[in-house]
Amino acid sequence: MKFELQHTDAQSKARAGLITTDHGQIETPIFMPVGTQGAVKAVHMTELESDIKAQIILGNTYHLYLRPGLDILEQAGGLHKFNSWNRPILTDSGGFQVFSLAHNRKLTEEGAIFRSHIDGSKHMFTPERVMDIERTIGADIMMVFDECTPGDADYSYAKKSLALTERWLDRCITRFNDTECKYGYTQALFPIVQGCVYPDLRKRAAENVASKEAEGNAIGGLAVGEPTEKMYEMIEVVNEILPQDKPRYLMGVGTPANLLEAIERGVDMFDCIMPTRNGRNGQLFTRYGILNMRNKKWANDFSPIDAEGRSFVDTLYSKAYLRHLFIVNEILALQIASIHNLAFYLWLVKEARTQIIAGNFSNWKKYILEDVSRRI
RNA sequence: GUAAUUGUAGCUCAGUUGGUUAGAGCGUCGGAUUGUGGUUCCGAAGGUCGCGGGUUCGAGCCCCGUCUUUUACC
Repeated sequence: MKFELQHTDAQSKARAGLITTDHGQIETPIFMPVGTQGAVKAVHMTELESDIKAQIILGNTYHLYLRPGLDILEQAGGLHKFNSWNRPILTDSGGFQVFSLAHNRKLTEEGAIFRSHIDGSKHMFTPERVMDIERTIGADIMMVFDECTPGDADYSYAKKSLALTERWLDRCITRFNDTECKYGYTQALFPIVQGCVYPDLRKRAAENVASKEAEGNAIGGLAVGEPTEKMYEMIEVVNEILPQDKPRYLMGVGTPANLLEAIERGVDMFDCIMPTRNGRNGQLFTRYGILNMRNKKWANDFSPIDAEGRSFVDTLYSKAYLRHLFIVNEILALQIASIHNLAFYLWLVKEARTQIIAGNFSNWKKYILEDVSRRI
């Protein structure tokens, strides 16, 4: 993997860059649609590629390990071949799911013991095991196994949790360096900065992560219950320290406004379930605000879903029709909303990139920020 | 016509031997959702208990009349 920093904004920390992987290039800042179980829910790969213009998608280690399992993934020749997505893929390590989803989890120095949310079966994730699993999945970018500290953790817990994440990080790197991709292309490993909402912990974590000289770095443990302002503050602390010449990935974030604020603070990559999950629940993000498609006011509004939207669904279908589809629980509603929201997110980061290169990012951000957060 | 049966929220229905402010599901309306357990979660509005009279301290529940639903018989 290679990262080329193409342009840095004069008035802010915003950057435009280019990541090159064996499965193609990624223009940053970028938003990565989440495909937890090997599929972006309700969306075809053809739509992701041609219409949404996704450049990289996510898969999830915890979910793919449980189903279909490593045997099937290896027989398939890796996730790219299995799900027919030929562009870059990033896998989350499953750290988040072990803590948010699995039953009866127990942390030890060795790793995390947990029970499957599907059948209750007992499993153990160690840093080494997770590296092996991500090798088998075959993502272009692998994430280290960490503990995602809750946003409301007290200082002493956050400090202890960070220390464990740091010891696991070293073990991940060792195992990663001792192994190689099973399918003939290269994989990169991104470490994750934790430290909750405590600046000194975040600073220490970022310094430790930076010292590993990884191909890219991630900021985790944000948007997990802490105030939004704290999140922005932590991004600033961390990005002061993370290397300039490597991509920075803010995990699990966020709203359109969150993206703009984080881009301004020097973040290059994002993923979030919000455009897809909220889309499936009837919420549409647009350039001029957020719509709840179940609201009655759209019942007889026959104007396009989004007159300025870039995806084919935006002008093919009316608001009234989409509302109808949601009210009667048609599957097509979920597909339309997911495509629209993802296309909007991808447009937002592409436009941010264009504005950064044009030297106009801060002005543009101010101009658009209130619009995208408004409820209409 | 006779006998039985039914009537409670927009819909389908609970509602104990009569006992505070009559409930549920669905629907309607609104909100939530941040490294996804694949139609989720939370909240709100909505009823003169068919109508009229009576008994009772108190009636959705008991009595009378009337209208109504369904069925059987003549």
